[in-house]
Amino acid sequence: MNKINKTRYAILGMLFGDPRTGYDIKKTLAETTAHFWQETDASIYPMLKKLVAEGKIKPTSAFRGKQTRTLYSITPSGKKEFAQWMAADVESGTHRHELLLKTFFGASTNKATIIKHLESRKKKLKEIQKKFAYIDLIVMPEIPKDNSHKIYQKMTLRNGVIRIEAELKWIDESLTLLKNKGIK
Amino acid sequence: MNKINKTRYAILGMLFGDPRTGYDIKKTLAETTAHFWQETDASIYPMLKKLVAEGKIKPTSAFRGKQTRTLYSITPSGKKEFAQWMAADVESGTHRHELLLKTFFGASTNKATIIKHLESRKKKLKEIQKKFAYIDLIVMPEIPKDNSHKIYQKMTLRNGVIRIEAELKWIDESLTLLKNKGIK
DNA sequence: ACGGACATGTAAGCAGTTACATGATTGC
DNA sequence: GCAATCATGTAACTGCTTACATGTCCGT
Repeated sequence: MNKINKTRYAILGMLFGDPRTGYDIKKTLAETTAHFWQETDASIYPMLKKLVAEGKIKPTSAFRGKQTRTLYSITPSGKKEFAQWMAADVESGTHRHELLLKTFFGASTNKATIIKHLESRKKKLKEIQKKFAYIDLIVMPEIPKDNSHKIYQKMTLRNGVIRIEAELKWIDESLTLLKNKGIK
Repeated sequence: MNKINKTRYAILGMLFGDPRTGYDIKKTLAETTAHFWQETDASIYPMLKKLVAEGKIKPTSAFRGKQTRTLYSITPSGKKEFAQWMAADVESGTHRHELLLKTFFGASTNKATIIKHLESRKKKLKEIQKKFAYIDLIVMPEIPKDNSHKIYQKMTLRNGVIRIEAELKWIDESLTLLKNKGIK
């Protein structure tokens, strides 16, 4: 089984609705999928070129303000490939969680180090949680039944909220355990 | 900031206590850290060579059954590097969650597809949950205060248990929402 | 005898990152 | 005038994976 570049699907998915510039894609991804999917400049621009060469997307020059920008739109061939990927089984992929690896090796250091890492992560999570809570409760408080993209977007946001809750729960449980005097 | 290979730390961590063969490392990692850290043969064996060349670990021939195996043990230099990594701040790293990306683009397909992916994931999670529950409740039921490695190992296991709970919660919430007749 | 675990590697290649580059426009 | 944002890329490198290879030991 060949491992294939998934950046292409992130791009095709972003272009499925409306044409956008590379910059638009990058920015929208950063604003909406950052907690579960990231792309860098260096992955987006070359992939755009590649997708054009493959006939999956089509560049069009258009005015944006005073300058001419390259807007990309998806072709029927691109739509087809995207649809196939959407229907295909989700590949599992590897994931590496450095905090957990350090925790796992906790006995090889002093427990203060692990506590430090856990508390640092807790602080960071609390910040993200605040941001998410704001979007969840203020920006997208109710489920807009008429806008299906918003439904799905909110769904992925809820995933972030729930995952953070869970990680905080684990951190608190772990901190309680570690701060127990009996444990060295 | 240079991105560095973390496989080295997984190996150094595994060797911190006792000497092991490459195979031991691979197997132990697969049995204990699989849910948050994976290594393949092709990452372990070359890294062992590299670490030997760097003087971080030392190979020793030893008998294991009838055959001579190469046991690796960590050197003071290796211990030092490992300790530095343990103390250093956890790097965030990227993570990509394909199921969430497909969910995010759900409006570009029919909702049956997303439901299929969610239910497939649910089934898989239920299986892992069963395995984890068994280890959590039967194999490692109580926290052994005298064995600090076990404490940390159980901690990472608990992380798996909690994360799965959370993901199942999200899936159920999402399925309920999608199966609501009002949504297309 | 045979299957499963033990045991150890190499080669090829794509993916994806960091660092490096550059320049215009808009709002304060 | 300056900073932030918009906008678009390349080069070099590393990481990591898949596929390929090979052989032994042990229990049944």
